[in-house]
Amino acid sequence: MVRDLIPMPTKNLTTTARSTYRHGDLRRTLIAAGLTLARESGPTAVVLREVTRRAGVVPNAAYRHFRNRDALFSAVRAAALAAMARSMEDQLAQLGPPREDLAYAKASVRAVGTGYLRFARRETGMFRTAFAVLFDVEPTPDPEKAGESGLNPFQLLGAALDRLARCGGISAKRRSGAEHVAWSAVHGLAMLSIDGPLRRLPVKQFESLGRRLLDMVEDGLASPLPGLRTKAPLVRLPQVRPS
Amino acid sequence: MVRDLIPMPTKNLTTTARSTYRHGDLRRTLIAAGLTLARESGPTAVVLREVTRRAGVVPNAAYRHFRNRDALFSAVRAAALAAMARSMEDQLAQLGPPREDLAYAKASVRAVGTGYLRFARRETGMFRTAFAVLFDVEPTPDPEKAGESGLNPFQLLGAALDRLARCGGISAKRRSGAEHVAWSAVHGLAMLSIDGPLRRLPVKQFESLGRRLLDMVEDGLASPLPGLRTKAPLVRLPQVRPS
DNA sequence: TGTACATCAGTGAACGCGCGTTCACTGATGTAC
DNA sequence: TGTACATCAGTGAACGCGCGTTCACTGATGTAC
Repeated sequence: MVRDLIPMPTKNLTTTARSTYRHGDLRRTLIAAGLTLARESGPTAVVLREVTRRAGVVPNAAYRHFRNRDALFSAVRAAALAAMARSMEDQLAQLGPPREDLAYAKASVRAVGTGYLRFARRETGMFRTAFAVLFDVEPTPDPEKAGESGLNPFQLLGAALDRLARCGGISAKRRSGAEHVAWSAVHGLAMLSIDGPLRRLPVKQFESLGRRLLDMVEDGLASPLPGLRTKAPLVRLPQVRPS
Repeated sequence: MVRDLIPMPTKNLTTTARSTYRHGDLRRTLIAAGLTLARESGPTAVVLREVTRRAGVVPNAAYRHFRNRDALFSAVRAAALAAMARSMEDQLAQLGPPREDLAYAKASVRAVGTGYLRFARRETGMFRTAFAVLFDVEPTPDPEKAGESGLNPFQLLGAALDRLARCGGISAKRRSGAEHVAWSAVHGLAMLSIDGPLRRLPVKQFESLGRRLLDMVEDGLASPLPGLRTKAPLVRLPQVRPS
């Protein structure tokens, strides 16, 4: 039986064979198994029966810990988001101790984007799982979705932009909505690098493209001299009409 | 029977009731039914049995026209891409007859982006269907995926960028890879407006956000004065290391 | 113009599959006495 | 310290579902003579 291979918390540590049918920490084990499936094969692979199979347990055992398949999936998705946050925090950590100057602020926005992009590329399955369902940015932060810092990916971006605003790298007027613009650009590249034509791009070119995109975002956030920008000609998203 | 309600090509046009079990143009009907499903409920709704049900035909009848479910889905996806191309062409048409000046070139890039974004927002189901599978930009254009102009969505973007380059709106050096940067930004906003937190945004704010994003892309494509840009501080995507 | 016939688009019935979920159960564990 | 017992985590069997796909068939159509 598969479950005999999984180390159990047991009082008699010399007993390697399963001496009880009590698992001990099935909830965590199920989430871990689900995350492995997500990592290997994406969100559609997170199938209740397969998750329990990997945990060495009968399918309905999952119902002791999750209301249904959806609840299990949500927990797996939260774990994927936490992994993503950690990837972003890794990049931030490379900047050294946080400072309150413009150089650090700009760099931290880049770091956040870099962590996001690399996570998408390296952990495609988890990335897709994180965005597999309709999702919202929760005003009440869920620690299950957060990294070491206690912030989830979106909050990490928000914090970096806040610092940028504090350091004068972004005008107060441009601050609002900035996360949407920045997130869009980076998210789009991530998606195209996963499902789209960019997925065949070698790492070097992917990194270079990421750099170029982050340049664009950086410039875009730093408003050009006011008044210098002329009204864009012709189409600037005229009102909607049915096609 | 549902199929009695569908007009049939028949010699005797006075016969409105079905006089034969021959459908006449099932292939097209199946694609149309599939596209309707995709439009209403996204790619996962494009289910062979449901498609044939809607066409008023028995499930295995589809196998006269498609090798399997995947082939049917691909045809539906192509139709979704064509609809998307048409949405982009609609925006281009609003600019009036094509010209070879910088103003028109810039406007056409915006128009392409605008058509893409509006299609994502208005025709969410079709948009998601277009990107439901791993996809590539085919070097050999498939007319099934094209709009009136014979160009598919990606080619429409490429053509607009080519014109921009011809008109001096983008340096030759920046031209290469420009579609990836531009596409990423717009694609990301589209995705967040579908599955993400931006899907609740009212039209007005969505349009305004789109405008801001297109501003950013426009500025990003027009290279800043060379040499003016200093090396970005600290993190510029340093080499990959395992997290 | 009429008749025989081959074609082949659509039918009808059936299959195996894996899924999520339910039910009544069992028996190791920890606790109360 | 020993025993009785309630708890509740995991079992075993079964369900209905809709799916994609297969098979042998039928009968309207268009064509050849």
